[in-house]
Amino acid sequence: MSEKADPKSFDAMLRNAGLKATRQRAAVLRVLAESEEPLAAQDVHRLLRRRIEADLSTVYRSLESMAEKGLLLKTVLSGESRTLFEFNRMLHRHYLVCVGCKKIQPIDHCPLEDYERSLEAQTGYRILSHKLAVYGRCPACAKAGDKP
Amino acid sequence: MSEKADPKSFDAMLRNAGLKATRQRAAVLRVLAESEEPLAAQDVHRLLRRRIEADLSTVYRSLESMAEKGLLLKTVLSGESRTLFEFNRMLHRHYLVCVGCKKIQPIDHCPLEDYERSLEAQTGYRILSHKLAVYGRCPACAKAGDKP
DNA sequence: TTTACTGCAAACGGTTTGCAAAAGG
DNA sequence: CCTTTTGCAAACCGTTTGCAGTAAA
Repeated sequence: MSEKADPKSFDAMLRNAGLKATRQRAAVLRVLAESEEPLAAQDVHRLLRRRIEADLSTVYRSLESMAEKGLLLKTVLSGESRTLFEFNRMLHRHYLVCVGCKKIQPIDHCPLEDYERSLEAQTGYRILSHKLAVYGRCPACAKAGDKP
Repeated sequence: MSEKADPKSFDAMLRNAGLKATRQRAAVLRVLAESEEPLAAQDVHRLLRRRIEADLSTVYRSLESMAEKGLLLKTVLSGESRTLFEFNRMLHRHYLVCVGCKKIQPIDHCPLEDYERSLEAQTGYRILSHKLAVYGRCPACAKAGDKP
């Protein structure tokens, strides 16, 4: 859960990305780096308050600029109206989302590399990225048989 | 573009789904049946006005209830803040989205059937569905080299 | 010092809701 | 008739923005 990253490294990451290393931004980045799952702006803001004060609009602006620079990834999932952000660990990952308890679990292997190539050949598009999310019931929710 | 479906069939579909067949709902369903692409509530509303009057809130309510009954599919795509709805043709399809001109193009083959099975085995989840969208530049936008 | 960033408050855009009137079965 | 569904207007909620003040480089 806590990866004990050197506080200074967040500042460095920000500066490398061409952003000023402010207290607020470093804290936002840290919250996301320490989270296993993608978080919404409001979640980040709430978690942030344990460490520092930062306006919600600042959180939004931070998330946006860091996503632009590639430090974060922006995602939208079905059944979640908010935009989620995750720390960009530079591994290409997808998620398995439980429609019962809403748990979000990373999936390691991505089955789409080859597929993208063949799509490029077929369509003439230059493929840049893809989004895949798989929805189901986790073992617990499947057993419980709760409908939601 | 126009599949010339019998107006009565929309009423029948609605009743089969356990919904009252109102003018408004039939018209919404028709607009989506005749569209190649997923549409946002506002698009449906605008297209509707050529045929009948219907309040935007009614369109939202129609879309929601029809999606609940499986007549429509609900989607969210990156770079589009609105929720999109498409007529459920009962074929499993994905889309290729151009990040330049925003064109949305259906993809025929889905490479994920086998993958879902292996995921079930690995995780113990009961997989219900997945969402895949591929993003890239269409040949025209790739050639034009316009950045957006 | 200069420019980027922050806080605050107000605006925004898509979506939802309460309620009385209208329409479907 | 008795429920649903509709129209209208207002509320909602996540997100964005203008602006004056603050802090990073």
